[in-house]
Amino acid sequence: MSKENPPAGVPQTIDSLSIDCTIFGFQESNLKVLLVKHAEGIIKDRWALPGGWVAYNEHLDDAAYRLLKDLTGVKELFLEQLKAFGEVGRYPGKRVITIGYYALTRPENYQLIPGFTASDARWFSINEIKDLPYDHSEILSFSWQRLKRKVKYAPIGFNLLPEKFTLLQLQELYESILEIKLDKPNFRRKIMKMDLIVSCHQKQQGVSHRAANLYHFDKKVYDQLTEDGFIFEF
Amino acid sequence: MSKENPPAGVPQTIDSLSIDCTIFGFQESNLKVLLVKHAEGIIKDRWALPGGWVAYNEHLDDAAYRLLKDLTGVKELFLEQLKAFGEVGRYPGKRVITIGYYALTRPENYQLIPGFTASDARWFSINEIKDLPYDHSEILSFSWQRLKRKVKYAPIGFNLLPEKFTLLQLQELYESILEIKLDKPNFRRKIMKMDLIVSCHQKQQGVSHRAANLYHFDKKVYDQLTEDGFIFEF
DNA sequence: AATTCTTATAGTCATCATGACTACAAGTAT
DNA sequence: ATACTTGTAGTCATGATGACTATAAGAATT
Repeated sequence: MSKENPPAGVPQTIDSLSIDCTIFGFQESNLKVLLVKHAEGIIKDRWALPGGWVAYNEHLDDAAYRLLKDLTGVKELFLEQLKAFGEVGRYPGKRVITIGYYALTRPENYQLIPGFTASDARWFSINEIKDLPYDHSEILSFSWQRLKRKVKYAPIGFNLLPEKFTLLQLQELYESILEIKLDKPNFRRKIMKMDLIVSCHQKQQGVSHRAANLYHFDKKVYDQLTEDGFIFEF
Repeated sequence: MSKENPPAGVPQTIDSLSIDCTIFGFQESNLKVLLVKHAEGIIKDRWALPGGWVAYNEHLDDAAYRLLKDLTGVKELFLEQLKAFGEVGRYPGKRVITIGYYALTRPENYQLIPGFTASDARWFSINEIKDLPYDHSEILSFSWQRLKRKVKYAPIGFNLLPEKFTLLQLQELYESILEIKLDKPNFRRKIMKMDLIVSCHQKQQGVSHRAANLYHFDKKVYDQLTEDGFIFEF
């Protein structure tokens, strides 16, 4: 650190504030995370969580939204702050605090735009990710843990699945987030009793086996459950 | 704000970083929060959450511990970060980000030491608190919400109750945190089945009715449950 | 000394959710 | 025609839950 250390109890300037975000998606029955390859800076050419700097006059949430919009072009997504990560040595040579966020998206809804701050962007299966720079591994595992918890009291499938989905897709979403195996008939029974999802009266197309029924979320029940909270224990 | 607003995407200095902490305690069958009256500064003579400044070379958690130790003299307590509160206008004239924490304590274990940064310190029933300065009301309600959630998957009674306690005390703890009424026999049955608490083979003293048995937490089971997570739904 | 009050603690009972299954349906692939 | 895959319906024993009743053990009041 380049600064003296004045007595505690006195306001002190912090060099910079950044945002780092774990963006979750669900593709091919797997929980995915979006990583970017930085175009410049200290970790040029390494895969890392997408992030950026918070402007002096910018609300933290606004900064996070801005970064995500730059990267994905999507404005509508679930975004929530995790916490501040403030290890003293986490950033070389300066005191930089980063605010961790996580987001839930539907990858099929848009194209990635790596252009601006990143040279490349790609979805990774969460299990294949290792050795991220800075404290990004810590942020990622914190994100996943938060998601594991969130999934039990909020119907977050809404933010990760396509508009219309099968019960198996929903089940696999839970399975991949929670890293567990579920019984199919029991899962059906449980999920259907919540009245959260509604039949589209449509069948799956182009599968080489019996086509499953398609369902969509009931927005009203969804909002009600989100507000009241609910428990979804497996 | 006194600064220009440079283009986003460039690191920018933040004036200061502070800590604000909701300290929970449990007294007289009520959930309490410790507030301090500030001795100086912008909010002199107003009750507010205890807080202070983070030093340039100080880890966030260390800063929070330091503040709590100065105030309560206690080193052993449960402390967890909530999140960063970064509203642009939350602090007059400067850009100050505050990191919210919450702590769980046993009020009977120590004396408050308001001396250093605060002129006074006192426990308030959580329901009587209103109109806190800055965004402290938001931090407080966020803390409570976190506690409500935490209580369902971690045996946090350990950190709030005295060493030896009765089942009714434990029940009232849950009731006051969750703002619900519980059935006594059913609560007993449920809690006893978890094997989390163990009889001290001692009776309550000095009560004007049938004395209840005293219990203590089983540290081993407690640690196991804390690690594995558990669900405590009412 | 008897009664009343308060809280502790034991136990009952119907209902419901759950986990572990079996069975069969509806398609595609061979 | 039959094998294979996935979808969907239903059974059944077990255990948890919520709503109770009943009784115990004191202290306080009359």
